[in-house]
Amino acid sequence: MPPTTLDDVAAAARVSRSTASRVVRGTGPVSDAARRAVLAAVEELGYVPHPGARSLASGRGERVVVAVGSPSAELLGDPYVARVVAAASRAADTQGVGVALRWLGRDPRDELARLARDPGVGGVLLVDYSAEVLASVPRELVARVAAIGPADGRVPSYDVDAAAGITALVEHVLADGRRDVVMLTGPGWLPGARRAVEAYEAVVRAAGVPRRVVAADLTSLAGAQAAREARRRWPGVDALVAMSDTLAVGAMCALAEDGVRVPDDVAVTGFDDQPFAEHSGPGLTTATHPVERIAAAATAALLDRRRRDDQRTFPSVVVRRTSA
Amino acid sequence: MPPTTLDDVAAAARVSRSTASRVVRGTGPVSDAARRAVLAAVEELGYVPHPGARSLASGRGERVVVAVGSPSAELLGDPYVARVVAAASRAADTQGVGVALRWLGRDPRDELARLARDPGVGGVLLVDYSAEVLASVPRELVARVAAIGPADGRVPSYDVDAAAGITALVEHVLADGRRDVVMLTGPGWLPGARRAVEAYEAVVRAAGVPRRVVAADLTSLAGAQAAREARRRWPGVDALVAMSDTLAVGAMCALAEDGVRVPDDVAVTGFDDQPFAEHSGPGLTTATHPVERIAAAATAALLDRRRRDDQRTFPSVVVRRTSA
DNA sequence: CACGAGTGTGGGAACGCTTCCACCGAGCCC
DNA sequence: GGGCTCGGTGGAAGCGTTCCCACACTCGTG
Repeated sequence: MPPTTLDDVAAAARVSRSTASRVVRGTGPVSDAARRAVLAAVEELGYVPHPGARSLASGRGERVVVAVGSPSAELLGDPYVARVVAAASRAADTQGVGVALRWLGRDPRDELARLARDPGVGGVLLVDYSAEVLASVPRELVARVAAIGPADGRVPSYDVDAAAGITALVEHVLADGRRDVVMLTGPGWLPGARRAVEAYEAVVRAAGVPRRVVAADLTSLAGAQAAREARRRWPGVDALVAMSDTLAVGAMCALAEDGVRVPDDVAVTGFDDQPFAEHSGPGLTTATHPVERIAAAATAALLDRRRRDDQRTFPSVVVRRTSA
Repeated sequence: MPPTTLDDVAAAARVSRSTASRVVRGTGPVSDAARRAVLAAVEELGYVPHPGARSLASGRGERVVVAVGSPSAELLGDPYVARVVAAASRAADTQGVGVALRWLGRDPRDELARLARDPGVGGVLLVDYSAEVLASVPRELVARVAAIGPADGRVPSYDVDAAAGITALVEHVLADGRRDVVMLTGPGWLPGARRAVEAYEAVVRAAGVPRRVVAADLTSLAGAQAAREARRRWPGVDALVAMSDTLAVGAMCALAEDGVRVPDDVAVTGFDDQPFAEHSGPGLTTATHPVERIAAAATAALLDRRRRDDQRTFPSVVVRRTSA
């Protein structure tokens, strides 16, 4: 059985192809009755627009670009980014659309402008970006962009409720009797890093324990170094709250090297609930980050401009293992 | 200036569109003169076929699927896979083609059959597969598949010369005076793992030192466990040759935890020359793995069926740092 | 020297969609 | 009430390919 075309839909809804097209794209004036009829037909026939035909007729493309906005290309290989790519790819697949993975490079403004001009780009998923990157999204591109992470209101944002996760984690170690809690955060350019710190600060302030923060790149190596720095600066530290599992695993490795027991001497928590968190030396206590759901929602919104919410937050829950 | 179309090419080459199409696709009978003229015109005008039009007319799609064939989905987040995706994406980009990332799942035969049927896939890049996966590529799909790694002759293979790299690495540690060299290899299902062991075996046999092999999954955690197992079984071990940087980094972490000095007590080498190898505690001595070039070549061959070599091997050279 | 069997070539109809244009009625103003 | 505009609609022309078919040729063959 050949796949359903727009003509099939139009026929089923008893309207012209033009009207059906207008409804599907969500543009132009259409009466309510017609819209309902077409939508019903789409649903019933399981119509999916042919991306090739679409791009041919419109001159525009459909590809979803996962754009990594970090200053270095290293994060291209990050498991977090890989999860985003995999989820975006799966979501795009249902529409017959492909994905591209791109690093915005040293000059994000330039690359974004190029993306805006490229007619082959149907949507851009922004990952690991700085506030500057966010601000330099060209106006023409805003309608085709979704940020995976916190945004500024101009660009639609799909994000985990990291504040809730971090808060719960910090409260968890405090409840455990820890009093010298160091936050291992990400690099300064990452909005998510600042936000994690804020959540942390609110909790420690309320609890009346000191505020201690170390920033590090989002690699396990940097996590190891950060853990050492933390212990050097505050020898009494009894808990490490990291903003990512990668950081936390690196920290645990360094602690082990230095003969510090986890969680007996120092509790460690991560964030993201990556697959490897479960299998790390002492199972890593962390908070979930439904990357797949987030990326899938963002991709779906990008591909179907009819319904795009400008902001969505996804819950994060604590996963308790043995490291804290 | 509007992009060049096949008609432009045909006009420039003074042939019909049909003939130009035949040349570009590399099918059907065409005279040498016509072929040369068309190819010249393509070159001069910088013609790139419109993927949308192509997929519309042919009913087939163009997407390149990066298919991960590992028994667990974990390797989807592997930096190695990420590099493949990034390179494939870049290569596909030049043709206006998108990429999809897919795990073949618990039942690869099934998923491969689905890919073969899916008219939307233009090519499949196989990564991290077992011999069984390779064998279960349906005949119809073989023409659209390229394996990144060793293959069986049925499926075209684009691979690093791992034997040369491993050999050079083992010889390097032997030249350094090490006599108790343990190979940390990958899981048994991975053809590359067997091949690495064979290269290792040839060298140790020739050198008259004992053969010692530990297999592990390709994660840093598994690397750590493997290193511990190696030291338990052979307390005199003075060198660890790992088949991947990830494994090696994990091993170094475990050694440090256990108070073993690298490279003084035990030399460690990796394979892949991942970005993080340079920055690991003691800089990791490793061998290059030009993943980007390999993936790019494979993708290009997939997208342009005119010139597809059935087998290509890329050189690997030792990068000497401090760990060995 | 007519005959099929190749080879090389061009014409033209799809492919499924977007988009421009023309149309029709209903409401509004002067 | 004749002109508007304006929401709503359908018709039809492409978009750049592929692919099928028909048409020339040029051979070897009977």
